Amino acid sequence: MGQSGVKDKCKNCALYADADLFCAHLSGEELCDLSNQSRTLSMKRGDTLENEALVHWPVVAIDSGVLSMQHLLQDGRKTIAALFMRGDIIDLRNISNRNRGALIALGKVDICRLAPKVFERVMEHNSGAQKVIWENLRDQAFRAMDHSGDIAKKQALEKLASFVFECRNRQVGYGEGDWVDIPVRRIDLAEYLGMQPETVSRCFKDLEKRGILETPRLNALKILNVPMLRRIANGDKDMLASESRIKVLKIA
Amino acid sequence: MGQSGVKDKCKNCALYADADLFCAHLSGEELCDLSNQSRTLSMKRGDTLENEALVHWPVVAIDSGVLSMQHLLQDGRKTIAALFMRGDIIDLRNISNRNRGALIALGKVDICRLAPKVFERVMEHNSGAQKVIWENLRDQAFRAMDHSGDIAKKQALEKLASFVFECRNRQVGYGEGDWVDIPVRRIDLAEYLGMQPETVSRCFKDLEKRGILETPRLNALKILNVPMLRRIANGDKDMLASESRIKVLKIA
DNA sequence: GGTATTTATTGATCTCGATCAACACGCCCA
DNA sequence: TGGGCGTGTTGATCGAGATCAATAAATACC
Repeated sequence: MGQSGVKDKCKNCALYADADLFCAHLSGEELCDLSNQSRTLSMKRGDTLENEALVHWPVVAIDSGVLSMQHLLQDGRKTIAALFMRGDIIDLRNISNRNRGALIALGKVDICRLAPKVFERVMEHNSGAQKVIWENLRDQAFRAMDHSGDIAKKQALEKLASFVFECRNRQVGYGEGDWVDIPVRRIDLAEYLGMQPETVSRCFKDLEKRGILETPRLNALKILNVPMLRRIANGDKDMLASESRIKVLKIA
Repeated sequence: MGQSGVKDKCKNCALYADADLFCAHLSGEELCDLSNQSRTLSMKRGDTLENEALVHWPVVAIDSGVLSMQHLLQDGRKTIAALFMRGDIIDLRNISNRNRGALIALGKVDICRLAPKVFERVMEHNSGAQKVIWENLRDQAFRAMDHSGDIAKKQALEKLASFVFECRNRQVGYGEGDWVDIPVRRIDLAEYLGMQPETVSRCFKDLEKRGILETPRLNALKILNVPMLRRIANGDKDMLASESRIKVLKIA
């Protein structure tokens, strides 16, 4: 059951094709097992993974697209608590429904619902694969903590700057390129950062006016001044209020 | 190397004494190895785990107390991105310094710096222990995501209500008791929730005025009306502004 | 146990971003 | 190709919570 035995549905899946990801670390037999007993699913914007489905299929791997974990407050306010992308594995086994957000697609998302039994077996016996999912879960944890830190005390402009870097870090062939994919709509971005779409719009405009970036399209932007954007993201107040600073200097 | 061979430093450690925690799942041999090669450390408020130390001891287990992960912005603003308590295991192996907060004690904290080699070996071979740390890391991840959701869109009063429940859920013998330990100072609480100490103070006072809880001491409080507090935590606007609602009714 | 320093509370004012409103644009589908 | 709806942008106003200032309480330290 070697390379040639790989199921069609797995051949083009990122989790198998990318050597850093989970399925690429499975033995032929494991892959075959997992493939046979797992279910791929293609979601479109707004589709939700329902609770009943998650009880039987609590382990979800993302092949492509952006899946969000959303928290809904009683009066309708919504927040996106986390974004899951290519390679992320969400393990909801034994997670109580209470206090867990809903998993909602923010666009076309291809996922694979991994058979829990096989997943568990692989975790126990395949230390290479184990390491991959462990790293992935750690990433998720630290990313969530970073995100908490970002939205807790940063101002709108700073949050947005941080988000641009988060996107850059997560995009596939990121390198040090100046083009950054924004894989979510403005409205989702606002919910993720805990602000209003109007404010997002105003902040992008502000950053453009300062010559720090360009937003020719909604789903991508070009950073013109990386160090400056970084300083803003890091909360350097001097950068923030250039105009008021000038005012102060004039008075002095 | 059975029960009787347990090192003194381990005997009273929560990680060994509590059957749910990591060291309780180790074989005699594993525990002996780990114990020999690990280092306990007692920290006091303000103590920081330095980067040099973390390079060689990147795995930290909490025996007691509260350890915080803090992010510092360039202009001095501080945020607490996560709180680690009894039983939590922080795995910083291969985490770049960049974009990782500092680990700072919020009071007296007893930790154990686990030998990475032994930790790794245990993770590979002991599936019971593996399950425990996997669960723990998942808790950390989902807790951080919940927290993101909380601070993104909730109002001050709602955040505080959520925090009270978070404390209740995490305290050792929690049950459904009405007394909740607040294991951090007001100022740390404020930094964790992304608000000012003044606002925390005002919100507690507000909750007391409404008869929802009592705060006879700074480090503990008594919930008088659990359902009401829960509704506030869940963002029920009706609960929030009772006075203005009455005003509206009068006008109508 | 008593002093010094940090932390918590209370009040007054101000500001950033939320909210409301109106419009423009893009995108999907008939 | 053209309507129709969801999304994004821009402007005007408002309010929750930040900030500033002063005092009280609690904790640390000798």
